[in-house]
Amino acid sequence: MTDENKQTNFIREIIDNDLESGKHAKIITRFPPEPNGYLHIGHAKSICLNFGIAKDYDGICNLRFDDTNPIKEEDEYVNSIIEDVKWLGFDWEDRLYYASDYFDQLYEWAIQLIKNGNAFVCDLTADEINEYRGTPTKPGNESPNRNRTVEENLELFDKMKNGEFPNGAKVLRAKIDMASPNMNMRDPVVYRILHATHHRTGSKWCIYPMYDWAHGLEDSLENITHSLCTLEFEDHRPLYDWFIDQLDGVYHPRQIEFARLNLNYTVMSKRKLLELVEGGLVNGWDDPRMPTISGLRRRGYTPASIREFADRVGVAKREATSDIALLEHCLREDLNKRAHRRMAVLEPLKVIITNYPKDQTEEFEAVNNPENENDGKRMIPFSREIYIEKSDFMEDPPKKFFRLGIGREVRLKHAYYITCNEAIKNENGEIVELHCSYDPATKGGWSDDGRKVKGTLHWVSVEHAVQAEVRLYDNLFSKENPYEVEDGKDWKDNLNSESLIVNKNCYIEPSLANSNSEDNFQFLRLGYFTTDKDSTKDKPVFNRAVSLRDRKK
RNA sequence: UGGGGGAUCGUCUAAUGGCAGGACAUCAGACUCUGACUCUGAGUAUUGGGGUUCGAAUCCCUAUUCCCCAGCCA
Repeated sequence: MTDENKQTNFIREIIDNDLESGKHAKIITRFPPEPNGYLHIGHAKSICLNFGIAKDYDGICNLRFDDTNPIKEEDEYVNSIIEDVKWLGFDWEDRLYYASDYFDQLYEWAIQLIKNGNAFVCDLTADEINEYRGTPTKPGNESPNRNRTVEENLELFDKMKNGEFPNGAKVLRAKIDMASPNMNMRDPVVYRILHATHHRTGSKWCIYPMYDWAHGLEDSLENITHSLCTLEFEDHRPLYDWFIDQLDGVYHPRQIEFARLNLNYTVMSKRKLLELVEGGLVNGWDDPRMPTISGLRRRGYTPASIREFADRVGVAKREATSDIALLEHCLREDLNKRAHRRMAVLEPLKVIITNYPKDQTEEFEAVNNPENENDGKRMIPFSREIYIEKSDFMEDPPKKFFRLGIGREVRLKHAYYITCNEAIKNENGEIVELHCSYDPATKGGWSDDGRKVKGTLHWVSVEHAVQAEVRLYDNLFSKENPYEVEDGKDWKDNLNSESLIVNKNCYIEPSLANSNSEDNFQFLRLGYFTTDKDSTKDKPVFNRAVSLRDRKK
């Protein structure tokens, strides 16, 4: 059943067994985000896991919003999540569900729980419940209301539902065991009073179910076979199971926990990311430095690269921090196959080809993608004055420098061989212009006489180039582990001050002027770039998603 | 000093009592109209200590160490 070249993991093994034993005939999973923030790469791991398993096992995966807390949840987040999951390439067909769709059923079951003597209405305040709960090493005390009659509980719960009590006045609690070593089992809250407007049910309800009560039952209603969640819910599993077991004839899914994704040089919690956004430390949720799906997307990451990354990091129970270099590798791997090559100069240095006729223009043919002939060719204009990269010239270069120097010959990609004769400097001694000569016999960038040239440079024609803004990105944090701080310092002090470099004086080849937002390109020798949403015809803007591997010494 | 889970190359991840393997990263080389890609090669790991066994990453004992749990958040 499992694809052979796909990495297996302990969850897939469980599924294999369940299929083999006949426990399940069809696998059903779900991705259950709370719409209280934007999705990040950590969620992508979960999305790829759940949807990936459904796909590989010929099952289905639902998208379900776990919207049980109206205070934190908003439609804006619902929309962004839908968009992100879709963009990642997954399809839930008509199975878009909301926990709030089940509020009536959940309420009915709560009544059943009360009738069975397994729940009671508690008058304790939040603080009192806290005190009564005890500590991990000391058992808690039972609520004075724990032994109310079923009738009284039913009546009180009905009044809670009818809005007869203010927020916090009462809660419905499960009656389990105040001495349990598992804190989650110490009479957990099932319903709380919240006079709040819910993004979908409006003011219909003023009591809302808690996660532990709701989640397993949501899974049950959807016939989820394997409910996958992260490690911190391991302690909740006994409660997940307990709730379902109290109800008659309710299907019992299996919760399985796996380790969440961590990435070095970034932070991954919604709260921390929100702090960065609200503190203006980044430019919104889709800032290309953010590990959010929308940030990665704007940065120039492709859905395929993120899916591949999710596959490669694997799934296990051990807590781990993956190397962001693997993510970058997956992007390069994807884009190397697909991205069209273009030429752009980030830090221009003017070159005058002194023996090239003034007012002459030629066009050279260039392949769009050497990895795929079908991607065709384009024409690139060439003239007497061109820009090359400042860093491609050294006045006094070391031997291993394969680029331009006085008296050295290099190839201009697709064009000619040129030799540098002179470097012109300004009064500060800075090189402002190069005078070179070209060899007409090397037209197209090739010589028949077998002479070899050490380096090949990218370039653009001064006359034809389009000025553009290019944004270069680096890790958001300068420390592998941003939380590693000296005394008195904060994780935000580890923000990388050079994570964004804006270069407005770049020149791009003319064919690039008409690109669309999120088009991916390889700028020759520089990296993979994408057109930013800020880009206009007059002022093109590109983001560098990732540089090319650079093995020069 | 409660409960629940972990610990394998630098990083992630395999192994299900039988040769510790793969990927990324790193280094070295080949190739190259991108110092890219591709190819070849190299080094690097079972947390410690005991035990069972012909044989242990795997089973047992013990120690160490890390993570999670005291929201009317999810």
